[in-house]
Amino acid sequence: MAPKPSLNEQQQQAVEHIGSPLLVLAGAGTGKTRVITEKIAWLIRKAKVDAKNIAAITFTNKAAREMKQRASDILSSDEAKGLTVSTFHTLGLTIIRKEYKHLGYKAGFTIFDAQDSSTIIKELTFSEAVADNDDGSENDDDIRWIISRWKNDFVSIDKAFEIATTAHEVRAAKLYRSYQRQLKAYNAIDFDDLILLPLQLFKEKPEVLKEWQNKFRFLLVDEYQDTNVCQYELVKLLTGLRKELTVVGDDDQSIYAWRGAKPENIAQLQTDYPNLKVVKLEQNYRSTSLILESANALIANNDHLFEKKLWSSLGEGEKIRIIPCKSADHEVETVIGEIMKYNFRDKAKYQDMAILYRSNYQSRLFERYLRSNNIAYKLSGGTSFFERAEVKDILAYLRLIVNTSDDAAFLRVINTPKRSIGASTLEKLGNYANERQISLFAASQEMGFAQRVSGKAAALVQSFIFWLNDLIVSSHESKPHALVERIVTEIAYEDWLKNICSSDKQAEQRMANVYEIIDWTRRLYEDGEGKETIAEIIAHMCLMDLLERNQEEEEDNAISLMTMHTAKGLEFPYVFLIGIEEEILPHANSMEEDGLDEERRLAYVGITRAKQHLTITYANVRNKYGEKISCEPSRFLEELPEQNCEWADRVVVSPEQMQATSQSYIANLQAMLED
DNA sequence: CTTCATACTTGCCGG
DNA sequence: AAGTATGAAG
Repeated sequence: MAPKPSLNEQQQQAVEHIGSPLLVLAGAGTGKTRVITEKIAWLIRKAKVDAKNIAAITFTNKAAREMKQRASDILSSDEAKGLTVSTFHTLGLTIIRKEYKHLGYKAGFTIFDAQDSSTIIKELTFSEAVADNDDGSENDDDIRWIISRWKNDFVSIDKAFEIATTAHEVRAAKLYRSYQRQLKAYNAIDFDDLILLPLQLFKEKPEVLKEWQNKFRFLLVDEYQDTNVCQYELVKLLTGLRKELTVVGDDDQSIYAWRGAKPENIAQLQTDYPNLKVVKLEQNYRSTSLILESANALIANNDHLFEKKLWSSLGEGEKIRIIPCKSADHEVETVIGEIMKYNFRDKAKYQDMAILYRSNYQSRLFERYLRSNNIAYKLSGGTSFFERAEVKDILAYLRLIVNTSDDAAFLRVINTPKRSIGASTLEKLGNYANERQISLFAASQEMGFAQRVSGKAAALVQSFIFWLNDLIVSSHESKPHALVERIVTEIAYEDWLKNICSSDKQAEQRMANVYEIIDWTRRLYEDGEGKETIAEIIAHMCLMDLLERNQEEEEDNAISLMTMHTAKGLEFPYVFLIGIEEEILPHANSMEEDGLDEERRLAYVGITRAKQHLTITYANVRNKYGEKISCEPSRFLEELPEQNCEWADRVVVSPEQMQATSQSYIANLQAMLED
């Protein structure tokens, strides 16, 4: 890494402020991560704070990893010893793992992902539908969202009933209550609980809070505009009276309102801490002026909590190129043509380029064309490693072994691979477990249940349970990865995969993922770090799942494909924003009130990713569900200063491009035939 | 009672 | 395109 220039005055101020809460308003590209890491170093070296009393909190594992890395670049390992750099959710898990007894949980609790939560809610709405004789299956996911929002907003169940106005919301409140009960019964917590439970605990048990306040005497929070109500409350409680709190944020980059983020938390600080010190970082070290000015002009259309003017000394730079395209295919060809042109003419590296879009599905066409043109790319998002069926299957076995109350895991596992235990047997099992208020696992070993089903079904369930119990026993003695291997072998998982996969290649790939888990388990076990038990390994993996959707193997010199959401915090010399059309950005469902502002901020985030070259494209015609629909360029394009943009009205196709296009066309046909 | 095959429907915001 | 409803066969 090149030697860093010294900090500017504002950055220095932020680093050295101590004694009262500090808000750093850090615009895009103003070096906020650097301020945090330098501040950590300053606290340790100059203010003589013990590293173990400092906690830096981020939102993603990636940000945490980067920050840890950068801190250890500055500090010796001795100085950094005991420093906490973690995500909100990992911190929550750390707290829960230590204090779960106060919360009424048992050891080996499971972390549910969205799918598991959905499963519970489906079960609940199903029994409800039976009782009310109405079919409520269609908005299960909607209900899950409402509940999640309440939890993020620190709305208790009682409060939810109070504020519920529509019948739908009242129903959601009822399900909220049963959902929470169910989680407890399964000895499980969901993603939102990772924040909510520590918060509840701290509110109820001041003596526990005090211990944690004593541990974390200096708090630093990154991406503060993304905090939700619970996260803010948690920060406030941990900060306590000592008030050594530094938060860094930018309300213009608040793009997570949909998952409960409250950018107002920034303004709230001033109310909550009258002696709040505010430092603005306005010098942008990333983009050239025309790009930055355009971003400023765009975001000026939003209301602001704090005014700030970003400026850059990197020179005027290139204009933003805006290229209208005839169709989606034309758009892909145009962008790839531009990419090859930059690569050929300017010797630009693919790793310096990014294609950014609003929604994940927009990557599909690009992937296909890039592949057929032999351009390496890395895709962030989509189905992550942990969302793959084979990974979830294996993890479900482990979850069940660690926590037999985990009905979601039980249901996933019981017929994967098929054990000839079908829907009606499971229905009876579910009913029995429900009546007795016990887990499916417990129910399946009871005589009462066996009597209700046919002898054959009972025997099948018995043998499964017998096998599981044996696993549970051996889980205490064998090494975690040996246990996983044993499971994979004994369920003949490879055969099962071959069976359900259409091609051998696919089965192989999926089996490779299974080996990856085994390997991972071994590594976690051998690395120790308190993750040696299966329960801890599972918890670790669940968190990876929840926070690490974008982990991709690092490929050399590959072009990046990701959503604008994912791109936040990153920068690239060459950026392509694609599909910048009405209904896409701004998204069709975000046209009302604040929705539009957030879409504008998203566009702002996209634009400010670019260092020197920004290209924006849109198509006039697109296929949707097989039908052709016409598209309008995004309204945000009109908000960019005209003199900063260069519109390509006619697309000039170069001979190379023509050739590339026809090549890609042929390759494309081949790719389609393969699929 | 379970499983497999086939046809049909709903669907693409974002972590 | 992926989940799911349906029906026939084991």
